[in-house]
This record gives sequence, structure tokens and C-alpha cells, in this order.
Amino acid sequence: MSPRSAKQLDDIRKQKKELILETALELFAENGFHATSMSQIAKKAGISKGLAYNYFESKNDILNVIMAHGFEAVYADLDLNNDGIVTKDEFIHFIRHSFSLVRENPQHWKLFFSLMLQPHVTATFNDEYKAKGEPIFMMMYNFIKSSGSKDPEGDLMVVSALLEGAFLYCIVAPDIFPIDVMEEKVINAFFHIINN
Amino acid sequence: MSPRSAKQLDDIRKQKKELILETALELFAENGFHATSMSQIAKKAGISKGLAYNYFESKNDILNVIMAHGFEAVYADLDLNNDGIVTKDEFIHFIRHSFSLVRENPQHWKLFFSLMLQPHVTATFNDEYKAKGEPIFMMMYNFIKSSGSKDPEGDLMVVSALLEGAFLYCIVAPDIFPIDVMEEKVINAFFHIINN
Amino acid sequence: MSPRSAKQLDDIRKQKKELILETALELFAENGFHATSMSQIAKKAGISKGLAYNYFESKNDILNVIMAHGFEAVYADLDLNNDGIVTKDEFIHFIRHSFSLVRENPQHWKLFFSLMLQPHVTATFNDEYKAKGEPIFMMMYNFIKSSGSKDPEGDLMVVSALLEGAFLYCIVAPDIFPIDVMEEKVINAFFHIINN
Amino acid sequence: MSPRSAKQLDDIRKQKKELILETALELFAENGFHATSMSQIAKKAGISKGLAYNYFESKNDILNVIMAHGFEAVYADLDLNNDGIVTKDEFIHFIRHSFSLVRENPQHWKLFFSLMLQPHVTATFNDEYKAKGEPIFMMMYNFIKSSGSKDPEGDLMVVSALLEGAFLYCIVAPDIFPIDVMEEKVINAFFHIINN
DNA sequence: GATGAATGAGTATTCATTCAT
DNA sequence: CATGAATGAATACTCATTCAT
Repeated sequence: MSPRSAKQLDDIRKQKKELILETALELFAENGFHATSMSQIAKKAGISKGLAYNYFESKNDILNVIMAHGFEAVYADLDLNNDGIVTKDEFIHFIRHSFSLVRENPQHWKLFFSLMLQPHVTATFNDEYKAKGEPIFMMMYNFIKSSGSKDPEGDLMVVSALLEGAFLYCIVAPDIFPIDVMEEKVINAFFHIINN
Repeated sequence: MSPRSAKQLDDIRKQKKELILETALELFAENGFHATSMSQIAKKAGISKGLAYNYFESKNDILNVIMAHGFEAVYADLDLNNDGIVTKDEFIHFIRHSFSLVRENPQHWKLFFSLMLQPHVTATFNDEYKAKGEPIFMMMYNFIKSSGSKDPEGDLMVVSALLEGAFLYCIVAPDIFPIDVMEEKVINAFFHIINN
Repeated sequence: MSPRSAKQLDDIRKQKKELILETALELFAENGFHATSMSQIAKKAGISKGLAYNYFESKNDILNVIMAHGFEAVYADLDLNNDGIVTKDEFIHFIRHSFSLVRENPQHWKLFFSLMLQPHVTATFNDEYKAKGEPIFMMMYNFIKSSGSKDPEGDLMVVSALLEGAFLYCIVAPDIFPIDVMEEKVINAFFHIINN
Repeated sequence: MSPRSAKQLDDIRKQKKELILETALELFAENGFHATSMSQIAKKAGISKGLAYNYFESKNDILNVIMAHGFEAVYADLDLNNDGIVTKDEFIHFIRHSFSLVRENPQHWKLFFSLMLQPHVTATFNDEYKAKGEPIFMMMYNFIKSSGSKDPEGDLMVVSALLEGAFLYCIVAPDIFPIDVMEEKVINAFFHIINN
């Protein structure tokens, strides 16, 4: 009767962690972070409360990991290594990619938006969000500028608002704002704005 | 000491109610709904916990009234009696009016957005929001259509997203997205979109 | 239906606070601080857990108040205003007074000793104990010195040990070490030590 | 690789048990029994939690064994086979031996005192303590009586108190009460008391 | 012998809400 | 109208203990 092998244990840990994260994400997104209890998470995941704490230090820790995963998803497929020279096609790809993320994981994004607006839930979140969002803003700024915009800063603001608002509506009221339709309209509008 | 007249009593009630609502709004907006306790509200308002329950059925009730007031503020100054015939000037006025509301009471709107994303906090809220938002959407739709848009429905979606996203950014990151600048840019963009 | 008068409320608060403190002291002394739960205290006191927190900030707060009361009891009847000139009779009175305190409230002192030995329960306790005990030590030191002791410092150590040990045994095994007998023997021994 | 012999296995068991006991003692003494978790013990000992339960039935069991070992240490070097005829030298040796034990392992004794005052931690402890302490008391009683004391019982109480108090202070405040100084003073005082 | 994942009862603490006054 | 003492269920988190491997 030897103890489980290191690999076996590692697999178990990975699977359980994933299970807890997914369950927590669903509940956080649906009911909000504060309104979700560890008991609910454990129950829905089919585990004991204690086990959840075996894998995560705290409820906040779970949230942080979820958010980190979310950010990683954004950056994973975002070719950011061509400094300054962002082509039109790359930009379209960026927008479509963003829409894809929202389409594939609306829960995640609902949670993101929700946290952006719930101050003090995680004071650190806002800073991190801004820090990680910075390169994206820069990329957009450079492209808009190189597109011949007379007011690249202002246009960036408008474009950002357009994208963010589009995501917001697609998440909150997907029946009224079908994401596929929205995607095409946003891309169109985007070019009208910067070509103004 | 003559007994207070019915009117005087009524005035007192109104003032106290207003006091509680304002206090609660401030705390909800600053710390979030869940993180705000009835004790805090009562303390900050300078009244007893019991009295708060004399005026409101529950903490949720307070929230609902706050939200209702918020909606009323949107409709109060929005001339909706001229069915179908919305002029360009009226539309500009509508947009500017909306920006003014956000400018005057960003806390209020932060709370609004936050709740839009936490459906189960008030399950009824979403329905009410859609019901009350319907006429606004219709008005915008009619105007866009009469402006010669080839895809009024799609344009409405884009314009809505633009406005909502603009508000969102102005609320969350007012230092990066100054509301006055945003307002002008949005109005410009708005016309480019519908005149496309 | 006017609310309760300020005096009524104050009386209620005082009585309940006292009730909680006494109940907690009994349980702390009998089972130890860590082994006593707020639930037990509330149950034994016949109140709800919540009410206990209405009167005390935390379990630790209850402990601190108990300890503070204990110290006050020691100092209350200890004539410390005649600096330096402590007579033999005053010293005997001091010792008898200390024995009386132990006799009247062995629980309290059991808790005191217990905490002296449970490091980290309250890190601050030890400091406070030493600070407040200082004047007593000084008084004893001065008396011993004025009594003609050749090694007042050493004698103080022995006398302190004798007293403390006597209290300890009287508290832990009162059947084997009757406090009245102990008191007389300690007073005798005390003079033999300093007259050595 | 031949299978380990029965003796080897037994040695391993003994070493592991000893390791666990030493680790637990350190933690109990430093942080208190309740504040020390089995996880901490296992971690510090470099073993798994499960293994600790392979060697000890419970956390309380570990404590009991530690206490028993402590008692054995007291008796191990205490020549008790010469009934009644305890010489002065033997008594001095007993006192010095006791001080040595405290000096070598103050943690151990801190824990002992602490438990003496928390009866319910181990309900059985007090009885055991009294039973095992009996012969020591008898030995001291006989010596005091044979020394010509007029009140051997009373003198025994005082001497016990003196020793216990001395240990207590040396453990709790070793900086103020240096154990070497205390030892000499206690031996002196001891003879003054019984020669009174 | 040895491991650590898993459990479940327990802990301190909070808070919306009630109600006697 | 107004108070705040009182409740009890809920919350995040801990930990001794078990057990499959």
C-alpha cells in the first residue's frame, strides 16, 4: 500500500482546483461575489467546504485566480510583439478576438464588468486592470494615430467606449443585442469613427 | 404644544425618507450594497435602526426605491409626448441631458451599472429596466430611421453601446476619460454613425 | 410609547455586561480561554451570541476587560501613597489583603496564572502585568531593605516566589493547601526570610 | 535489500515517536496546546499528518505522553529507595536537581504549569499529578519532621509553595529572576524555614 | 510504514430584522 | 414617531480525524 504517486496527486489537485474555479465563476457571475458563499460553491461542486480551503486560501483568493485566468485569456492570443506597426487587419482581428472571448465566456466578462463597478471588493483589481490594459490602449492609440486621425486621443476614447458598451449589452441583454450582429456593426462603426 | 397637523407629519415623513435614501445611496455607491449594513445607514443618517424599518420594509426595499428614483430622474426631463417626431435638436438635448445626469451623480450610475450586472440582487430590476427603457429605445429608433439610416436597428444597437460604454468609462475612470471631452466626441460619433 | 429612558438603558447595559463578564470568567477559568467558545458563554448566560457582540467587540475584548477588572481589584485597597515608608503592619496588611483576594475570587486568579503561562494568548498581557506589578515590587523592595536585609534584591525574589507559589497551591489544590493555614505560615516565613 | 529486521522497525518507530513528541512539545510550549495544530506538528516534524496518527491516537494523546515523560524525568534521578532516612545532602541534591530540570527545559515546565491551571484540558492530569507527587511530598515531609520541625505539615506547605513559586518566576520572567541566583536563595530560605 | 485528499463539526463574528418600551 | 436591546441564521474559515491508496 504505497501512497499515491506524485503524478496522481498532481492530477487530482489540478482537476479539483479547476472544478472549484469553474463552479465559483458560475456562481460569482450569476449572483455576485458577495452574495455567493463558500458553502454554495462547495455544495455545487459536490465537495466539502474544508476541501475548498485545501486548495484556495480564501474566497478572495478564488476570485483573484479567476480574474488572473481571465486576463491571461485576453493576452494569450493577442500578438503584441510588433511594436507600433499595427495593421488594419491586425486590428480587425483584435476586435473579432475580443468578441470571441465574450461569446465563449460571457460569464467571465460579466464578472469582470461587475467587479469594475464594485469598489473595495478588491482594491487591487482596478490597478491591475489598468496596468494590464495599458498596452492594449497603446496599441489602439498607435493604430488610430497612424490611420490619420486628427484627434487620436479622443477617438481612442470613443472607440473604447463603443467596444466596452457593445460587450456590456451583449452580456446583459444578448437576446436584444445579438453578439454576431453587434460585432459587424461595431467593426463598421469603428472605421467610420477613425476615418472621420 | 399643539399636536402637529397632518401636513406637518407628512412633511417629516418625507424628509426622513429622503434622508435615509440619500444616506443609503452614498453608502451603497461607495462600498457596495452587500458591504453596507443597516446599522451604518442608520448611524450615518443619525437615526435608529428601528426607525429605518419604520419607513422601509427592508434593505432591499431601500435599494428598489433608490433605483426607481434613478429612473424617474431620467424620464423627468425627457420630453416624450411628441410621438415619432423627434428632431435632431431634441436628440442632442437627450444625449447632453444623459451626460449631465452622469456628471451630477456618478455614484448613482455606478450603482445602476453594478446592479445591471448582478441580476439576482434584485431579480425584478432587469425587467423593470427593460420595460422603462423601451420607450427610450423606440424614440431613438424612430429618430434614427427618420434620419435616413439604412439599418436603423443595427445603428440603434451601436449608438446604445456607444452611449453606455461612454457612461461606463466616465464613471469608472473619470481621470482618463473626462466626461466633457467624451460628451463632445460621442455626439460627433453619433452623427457619423447614423449618417453613414 | 416613548423609548426607554437613558437610565433604564444604561442599567440594562450594565447588568448584561456584568452577566457576560461573570459567565465568561467562570468558563475561562474552568476550561481555559481557547477552549471556551462564545457559544458556550452565550448559552450559559442565557443570551444570544449576537447580544454578546453587542456588548463586547470580540472574545479577546471580554478577556481584556476581565483582566483589567482583576488588576483594579488588586490596586483598589492597596495604600500606595506613603512612598518609601512602609511599616511592618502595612506589609502584613498587604499580604493578608492579597490572600483575601485569592480567597474571594480564586477563579480570577486561576485565570491570571493560566494566562501568564499561555504565551501569545494576549501578547500585551505580560507587559501590562509587569508594568502594573512594578510599584508593588518596589514597595516590597523598600520595606525589605529598610528591615535591615543584607540582600534585599535576593530576598525580594524569594518572598515573591513564596507568595506566588502559595497562591498557586491554594488555587490548584485548596483541599491539600487550606488557604487560612497557608496565610499564617507564609506570614511567619516572610519574617524569617527577611530577618535572616 | 533484505527486509528490515524486527529490531530495525522497532527502532524506526521509537525514533519517529520521539521526533513527534519533541516537535509537539516545542510547539505546545511556544504557542499553547489549543493554538497548535496537528498540521503544524506534522509539517515541522517533516512527516505527514496521517503518520502522526499512526503513532498517536489523538492530539490529546500526544499531550498525555509528553506529560508522562515529564514526570518520569522528575523521578528518574530521584533516589527514593531509602525510605524515611533522607539526609540533608540528599535534600539539597533534590532541590538542585529540580532546578536543573527547569533550567534545562523551561518550555516543558511552562507547559506543565499551564496545564495544572487548565484542568479540563486533561481531566485525568490532576489526579495523576497528585498520585505521582505523593511520594515526593512524603519524602519532604519525613525529612522536615526529622529535622526537628514543630509543624512539619505547615512547613511542608510553605516549602512547596516556595519551590513552586520559584520555578514559576524563573520560567515566566527569567530576566528578572535569574535561576542561578534563585536556586541559592531558595536553598538558604529552605533551611531557615525548617529550622525556625 | 506513509501519504495527503477529504470530511464535518466547530469557531468567531456579522447583520437584517423584530419588538418591547 | 422613535429607540436600541435582542435574536438567529448566515458567513468565512479552521482543524482534528479518517481513509483510500
